[in-house]
Amino acid sequence: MSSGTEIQGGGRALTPQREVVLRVVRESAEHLTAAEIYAAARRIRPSLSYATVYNSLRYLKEAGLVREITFGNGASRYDRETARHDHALCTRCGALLDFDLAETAALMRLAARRSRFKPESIHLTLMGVCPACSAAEQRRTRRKGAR
Amino acid sequence: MSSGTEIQGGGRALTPQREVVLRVVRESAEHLTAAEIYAAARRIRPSLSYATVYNSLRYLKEAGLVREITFGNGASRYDRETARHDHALCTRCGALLDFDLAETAALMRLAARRSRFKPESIHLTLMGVCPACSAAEQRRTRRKGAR
DNA sequence: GTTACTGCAAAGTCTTTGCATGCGG
DNA sequence: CCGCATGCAAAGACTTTGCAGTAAC
Repeated sequence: MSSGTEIQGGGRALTPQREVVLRVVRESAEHLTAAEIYAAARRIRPSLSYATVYNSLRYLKEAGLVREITFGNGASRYDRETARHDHALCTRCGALLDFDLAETAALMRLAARRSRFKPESIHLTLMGVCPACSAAEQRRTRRKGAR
Repeated sequence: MSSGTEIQGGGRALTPQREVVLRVVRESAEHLTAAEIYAAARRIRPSLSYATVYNSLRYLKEAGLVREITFGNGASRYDRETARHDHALCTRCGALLDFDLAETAALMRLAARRSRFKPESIHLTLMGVCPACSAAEQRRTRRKGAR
């Protein structure tokens, strides 16, 4: 092998457009939505179309270079981290945090046995209140409590 | 308390429409989509509108009488089982199975500590191949293998 | 020359919303 | 009467697709 970001198959692999999309996802610490990726990518390559962003994301996803995360019915977000990991989602502000529990991976076998499914992957999501929102709420409560 | 399915608040609680929607969700062993619920509910009450189905589902969800499940960017499905439980989703046919691992609940505390989120709920989903699809694939492979 | 990606616009899927109507308290 | 839910249609958010043009192999 050669570059580490090479894919085979009939296609043209990493076209300039796909590289821009990949770069945007990789250079962001956040988990961007397609719309955000589109905006950022257009700053680099103004001719880029929405369709190409979606096509590129689908391609990159299938090539294992990015990961798609979906919650609720909102927009998908895209994650540069493709290794298995868990997520915490703030029910107040929507903040999304990556973390990893070794125990989750262990649960996959248990879950497979219980469900009789042939396991492929396992996803754990904690819904809760992030530290920032938690602090903000305590401040509010304290103020209210003083009335 | 009285009937067990009573909610307070300004509103009119369980209107006939909401009861039909609830009944459809409760009487199905499957995890129906809004469209399926709409179709089934209309058979009982033909005047029901799509908007009312969605409004009712939102209401029932907030009242804790049904649970919404979302995967990917497809349609939400609705679950009569509101207690915490895990899901297995077939990547071939989309079949959705409920099961419950006590270990998942235990993971919530670990996840909360790691993420520093105030925990509210935890969701575990196993992606894999359901028994039916698994069997179908083995049949196909065996045939192919014999060529 | 064939294959496949791009870019545009249009269509598609799922969900929510504005508004007039009408029932229930 | 007033408030809220209903029902209709229209709009909204997000994603996919059809098609012509073009670049890669």
